[in-house]
Amino acid sequence: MSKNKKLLLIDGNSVSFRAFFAMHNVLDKFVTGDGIHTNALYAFNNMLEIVLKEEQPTHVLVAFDAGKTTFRTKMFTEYKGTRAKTPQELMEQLPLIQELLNDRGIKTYELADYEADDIIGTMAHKAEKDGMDVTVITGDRDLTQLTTDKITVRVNVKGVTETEAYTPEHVKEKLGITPQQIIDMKGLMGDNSDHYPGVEKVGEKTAIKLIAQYGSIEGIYEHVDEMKKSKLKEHLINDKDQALLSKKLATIQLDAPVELQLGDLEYRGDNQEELIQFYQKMNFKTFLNRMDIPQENTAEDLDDIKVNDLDTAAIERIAASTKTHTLIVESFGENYHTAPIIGILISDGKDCFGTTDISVLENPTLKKWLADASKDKYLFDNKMTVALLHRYGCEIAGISFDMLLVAYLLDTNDNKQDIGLVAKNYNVNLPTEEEFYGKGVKKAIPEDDTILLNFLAQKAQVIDQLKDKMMSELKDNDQDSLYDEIELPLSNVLAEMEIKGITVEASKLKEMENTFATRLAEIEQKIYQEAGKEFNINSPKQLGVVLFEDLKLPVIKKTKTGYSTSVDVLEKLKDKSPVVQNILDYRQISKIQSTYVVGLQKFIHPDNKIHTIYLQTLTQTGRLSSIEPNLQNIPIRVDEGKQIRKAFVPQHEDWEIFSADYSQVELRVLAHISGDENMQEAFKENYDIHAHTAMRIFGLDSTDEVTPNMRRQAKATNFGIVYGISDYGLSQNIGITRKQAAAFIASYFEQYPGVKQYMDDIVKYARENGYVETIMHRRRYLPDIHSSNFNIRNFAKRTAMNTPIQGSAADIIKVAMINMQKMLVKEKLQANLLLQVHDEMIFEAPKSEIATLEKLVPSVMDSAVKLDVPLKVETAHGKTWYEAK
DNA sequence: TGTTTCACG
DNA sequence: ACGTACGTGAAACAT
Repeated sequence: MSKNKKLLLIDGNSVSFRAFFAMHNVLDKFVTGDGIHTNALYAFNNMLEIVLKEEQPTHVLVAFDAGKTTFRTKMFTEYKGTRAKTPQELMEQLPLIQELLNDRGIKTYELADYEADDIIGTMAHKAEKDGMDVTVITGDRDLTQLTTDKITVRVNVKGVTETEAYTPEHVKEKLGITPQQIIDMKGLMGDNSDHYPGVEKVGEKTAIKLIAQYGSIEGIYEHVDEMKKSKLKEHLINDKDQALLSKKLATIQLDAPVELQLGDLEYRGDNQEELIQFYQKMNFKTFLNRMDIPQENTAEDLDDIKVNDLDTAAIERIAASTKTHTLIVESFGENYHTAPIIGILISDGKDCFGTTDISVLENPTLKKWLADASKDKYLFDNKMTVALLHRYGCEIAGISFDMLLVAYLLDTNDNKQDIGLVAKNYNVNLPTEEEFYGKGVKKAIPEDDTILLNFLAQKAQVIDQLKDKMMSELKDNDQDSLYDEIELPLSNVLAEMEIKGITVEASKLKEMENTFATRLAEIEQKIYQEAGKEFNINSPKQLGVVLFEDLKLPVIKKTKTGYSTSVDVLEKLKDKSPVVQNILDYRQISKIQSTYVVGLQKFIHPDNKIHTIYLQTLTQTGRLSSIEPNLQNIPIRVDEGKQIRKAFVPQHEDWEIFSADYSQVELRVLAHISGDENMQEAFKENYDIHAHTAMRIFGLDSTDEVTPNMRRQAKATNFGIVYGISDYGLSQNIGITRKQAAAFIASYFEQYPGVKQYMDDIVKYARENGYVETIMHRRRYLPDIHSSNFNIRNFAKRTAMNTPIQGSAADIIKVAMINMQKMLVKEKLQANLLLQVHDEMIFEAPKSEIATLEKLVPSVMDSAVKLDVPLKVETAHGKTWYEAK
């Protein structure tokens, strides 16, 4: 037999039992349409996926008990006599588990008069003789008696997804005896749950001691007469028959009459089609999503699509039609602010018209049709399409379906940037961008235009095909207004912001580059001197050697690859060596230099502007993100970095930068959704929230007694609460002991009981529904909330607490941005909205408009939504972004 | 390509 | 007892 064959044996009953109780707390949430529970099925399948991945078996068998009576009950009628009846909710799942295994291509087996253990023992033994490796999965530790060099027994601990692996060494380590001696141990001590007796007053400890001394039960009785007179000796003699019987009962058969050949157990993987149907029937969305759904060959259908030329006649026909059309504007390149359009395709759901001749965009009829809001259109990624067409002098309106946005709202978890990936989620085969164009050096536009146009036609077809289904899902989720009134209009606002761009003075950055270069060189020399050698300061590895080996500074924290040299570590080493402060300085300047001073210059376009791209469909919370470059993390906290903002200027002389930000928006959202009266009062009365919190948690009578340090700590606690607090996290953040942190939190929850209630409720909600929601019904699914892994589960809990807060704040500013754009038009202001940084908006405007903005902007922002607490907006303005703060 | 570090809210 | 703050993007180094 070849070496790499591996048999996986699963104890079906005991694992199902474990699975059932592991997810007992969500029993009522895992129910099919017909009212059958599925929690054990779900957990069982989870376990299966993990084990199959880890073990990579070539053969698999799941063994089940056949019935109540076995050869053991014949030997001893009370065997398993007192065991509680299997709950009905689990009983009904056992056939489903069998069905699941069948669909997963896994053999199941049961044998009259024998238990699953015996089937497993027999097959394990057989496989071992054939030279195979064997892994057994069970919830029952008694099976560890099967352990040998070739047979590993993994016993479930905490639920079913984690196991403890028993090898002969591990058994020895844990019990001090060999696997074969486990039956002797069980014989002596008996078994409560299987209800057989053993020797009176002998438990695990005594049993192990006796076996270590005499080798086996038989060995003990050979020498029992030599023992000193004792109660133990009396019991041993009295219960001899019971001990021998119990040993027999505990012994797993290695030669049960199993009619299976190893060849029958060969594992060939899932029966995909059946499995998909089964998952659908069970409502197992997570598992469906996890599947590599087979390539249902739509390509075949799509080959038949005839792409007609998008010529003048076609354009006339499209323009005259009242039908909805699907529009594909295809570009080639990384960044759509520079990438060329390489193809255009318009489909009316039946006929396709496409071209690679981009001059078609000069056709006035087409231009008019594109810009006509009354001509209904579907597409994938409105923002990109608007930006692309803008560069070619076209406007576009009338979009009712943006597949990218809808896919994101339906499920933020998967990567939705690519239409091919979205299609795959709906079991439609469409190549991804990478699959179609290739990647790396091979990335290229197909030479044959018909291939490209066919691809565009496929995209259009997919959009048509999935539109109704996706829109109805949106409605089911109560997310239609989130889409209609927020995300879709916002995509136009964002497009406009990106296209406008923000003016950046390259000369200013150049100047800074020189200054910082000189400073870096100076610090660098100092560091080399203090370190006694030259090395790459930017290399955490080399720096670690210098600090912790050459200079022998104490190691505070390690990463998985070596010493940690992050700021919090260096801060603690500051007074141990003068080199540390220099390294901190170097790091800071070097970051500013590489990422911002040098980095930003690369993105300045010939129009002296930077055009970022906002990703509207990336974050899990509903926030935007900004790339190429990221304009949402321009330094502000330390002055050297803040200087960067002096390069960001308005596009015209006599204009200014104007900024407006929400003050403590997340805490206000928390006050609103938690309904906590004390916190709401603080905002309604416009108190300094952090000082007010300090007063409360430190038990003071007035905020006058709050010291700056108390306020600082209270502020950190407020942040911690928003993040889904833990005492450890808070203690790390403000440098107090964990105990103190725990006391802070306890006191906080006492003062803000509504907040405590919210935290408990939202976690419960996530467990019961599998997702959490923002005030605008933005959803985030949290499958990890059911994880058996402590860390993963806790992470999901914190996410459940934080997402509605961060996400609702994101909803609010999105509404404000849309209203803002409307207001600017309505008031006929020249001011431009340029940037969004999560809780602030940055504008450029003629000086003459500043006074107007100071009135109108806050009013638009604080009226975006109506909360139980007021929203507060602060504004600033100046010649550059630096001064507008 | 993954890891570490650090910039922002 | 378990190890921890939430959400991002980019640069540099190491592999």
